[in-house]
Amino acid sequence: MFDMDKIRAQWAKQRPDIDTEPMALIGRIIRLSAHLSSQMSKTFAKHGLTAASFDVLATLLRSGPPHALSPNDLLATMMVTSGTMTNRIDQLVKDGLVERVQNSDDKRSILVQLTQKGRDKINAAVTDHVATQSQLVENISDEERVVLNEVLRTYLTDIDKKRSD
Amino acid sequence: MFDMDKIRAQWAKQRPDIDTEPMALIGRIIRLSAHLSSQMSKTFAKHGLTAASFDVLATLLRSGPPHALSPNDLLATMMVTSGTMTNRIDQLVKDGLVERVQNSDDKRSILVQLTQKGRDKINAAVTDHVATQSQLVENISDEERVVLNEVLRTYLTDIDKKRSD
DNA sequence: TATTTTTATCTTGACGTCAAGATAAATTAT
DNA sequence: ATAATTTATCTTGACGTCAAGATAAAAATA
Repeated sequence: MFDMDKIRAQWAKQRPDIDTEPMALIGRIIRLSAHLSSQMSKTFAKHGLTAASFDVLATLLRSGPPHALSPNDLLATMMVTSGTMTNRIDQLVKDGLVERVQNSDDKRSILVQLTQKGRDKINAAVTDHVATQSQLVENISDEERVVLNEVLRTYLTDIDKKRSD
Repeated sequence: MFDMDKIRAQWAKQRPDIDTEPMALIGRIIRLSAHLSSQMSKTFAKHGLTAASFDVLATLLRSGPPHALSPNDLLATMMVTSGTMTNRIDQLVKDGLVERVQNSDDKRSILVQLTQKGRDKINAAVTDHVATQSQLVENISDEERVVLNEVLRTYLTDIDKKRSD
């Protein structure tokens, strides 16, 4: 169980000098994020996917035909390292969902392209995924969503301005 | 770069059938969570700690004297598996920050107790950590914080009611 | 008391991630 | 043109996590 109010009460006793209000806000955001990720993973698993593999396939799908991007493009939009990207692609190739094709324009580079099997799978998974996401936010009122979205968008825009993660 | 509006525009073209409003909200929460975790990790690293080791030490500290809890207590409050907890404790023992002590009441069980070195380290780290957290939320107005906290608290309470993660 | 079930911890093997570095190709500067 | 630098991808080794299962002790049941 996650009880932020109890955690704050404990800190108040052991370290009365610290202000735990920021901790409460941040703790709840991280906890919520973990919950959402965990729930969404169940949908991915139904399709034999992980969050990692879903992300790659979905990025390729939404990039539009010919559903092919370089590893560098992919890791830039997903903010993972090149090693992580190589692993993800290896896994997807093994499963026959993408293939590495030559890029004749730049021989350093390759393109990762959805196979027909990969395209069918990600199309079906995305349909399920957005349904799951709808359920996950259905208890948040329209008003709350507007506020939440606005706060988050502003915050994230500020982050990007300051560069670096 | 993380640009949810661009992502939504791509989906609108490739999959006009799906409603990406929930995706935008959830995506931003997860992105924000990752950012906060990443920033806080920098503070932990200054003290030679990871988020994982900080969590264990902080839980022991805020539990109050004698700063000793069983692995089972620890993994319950942190929602990790027993294997993860064993690893975390092993690492902290190696660093001399906690020690495993016998529990004569129940020989199946042990207690994980802060050493003096561990207590000093986590007290210093917590001081730094709350300062970092303050900075991370300083751009959110008081009003926004109130709304945010209320939405999050309600949401998380609902989750707990429904049991399971 | 003896047996079964539950509880607490640790072990093992797999996975996803990262940082640092290797390799090869393209670009820039000399 | 040649050399130096940058760029793109992959490799390696370490870490943290989990699921499943092993072990040992305690609690419940017969």
